[in-house]
Amino acid sequence: MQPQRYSLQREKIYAVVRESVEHPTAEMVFAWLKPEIPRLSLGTVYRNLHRMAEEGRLQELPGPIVRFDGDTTPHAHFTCLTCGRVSDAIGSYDPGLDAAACKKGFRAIRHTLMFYGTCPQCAKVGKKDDC
Amino acid sequence: MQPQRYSLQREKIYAVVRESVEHPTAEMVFAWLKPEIPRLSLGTVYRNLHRMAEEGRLQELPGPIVRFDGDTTPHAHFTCLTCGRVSDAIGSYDPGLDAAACKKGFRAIRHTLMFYGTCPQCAKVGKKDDC
DNA sequence: CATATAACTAGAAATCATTACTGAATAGAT
DNA sequence: ATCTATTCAGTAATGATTTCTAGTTATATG
Repeated sequence: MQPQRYSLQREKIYAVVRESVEHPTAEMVFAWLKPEIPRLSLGTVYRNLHRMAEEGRLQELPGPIVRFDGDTTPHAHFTCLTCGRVSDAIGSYDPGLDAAACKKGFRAIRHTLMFYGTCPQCAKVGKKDDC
Repeated sequence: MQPQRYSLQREKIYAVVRESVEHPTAEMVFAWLKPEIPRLSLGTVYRNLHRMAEEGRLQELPGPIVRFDGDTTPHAHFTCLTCGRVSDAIGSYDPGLDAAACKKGFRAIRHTLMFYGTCPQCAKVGKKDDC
């Protein structure tokens, strides 16, 4: 890993992801910080998010659009098929699963568990597709 | 769902995914079928794969590049971090998890479980990054 | 403090997977 | 055989992400 220098952008990006509960995308982080740092560039957001994920400072959630989680402890996630929001899933994550998946020469070191369904907000509004 | 007409392309695409164990991407399916159907178009592959996934005839594996699985029974998958191959993961899939994740208003209807690590082929070659 | 230098940035262009569009081809009904 | 809606090939458009380049800036050192 490269030597590291302080960067205001990086720390602001980290803070935003860390404090958010929304598992934001790079675009979301950019939109939130742009007013505060008007010269901020989207490329900078992508670069730093990805870098902090590599360093283990953030968690990267795979998907068609990558999302980031400031909580790096392994846990399950929930994607609402109606509104697209990503939340933490309660319980349901078994850290022992990696060991269980090590069979026939496979060596699992981590896993992602993503549930799909309806979030509380969307369940309330019933058939409506807004939230 | 729309009325359905027979299409040679669709059936060939289905057969290729069904018979393959590689959880192919759209590009892979296209490359395999192109010699056999020279006029085949990549858009056709995407359209039919996605359509069959909606119909429940194929399973779509989320990720930065979408992969397809001819086995529609719920099961876990394994991504090799070295070679990128996607395989079926043995055991480790608990269908009861969806019910367990239904808490605080969340309604889970399905989930994906993806392990990451080293596949048997890559484990053998040790440090080499080819397979 | 001054300055050197490697790390960092903004902005824009390039890339890659995927989707949308358009006119031609074709399955299947009459 | 003819008609018509579905499907197709080919191409252009899109959207997320990466890369590139020249300019900034943190920080080590004199």
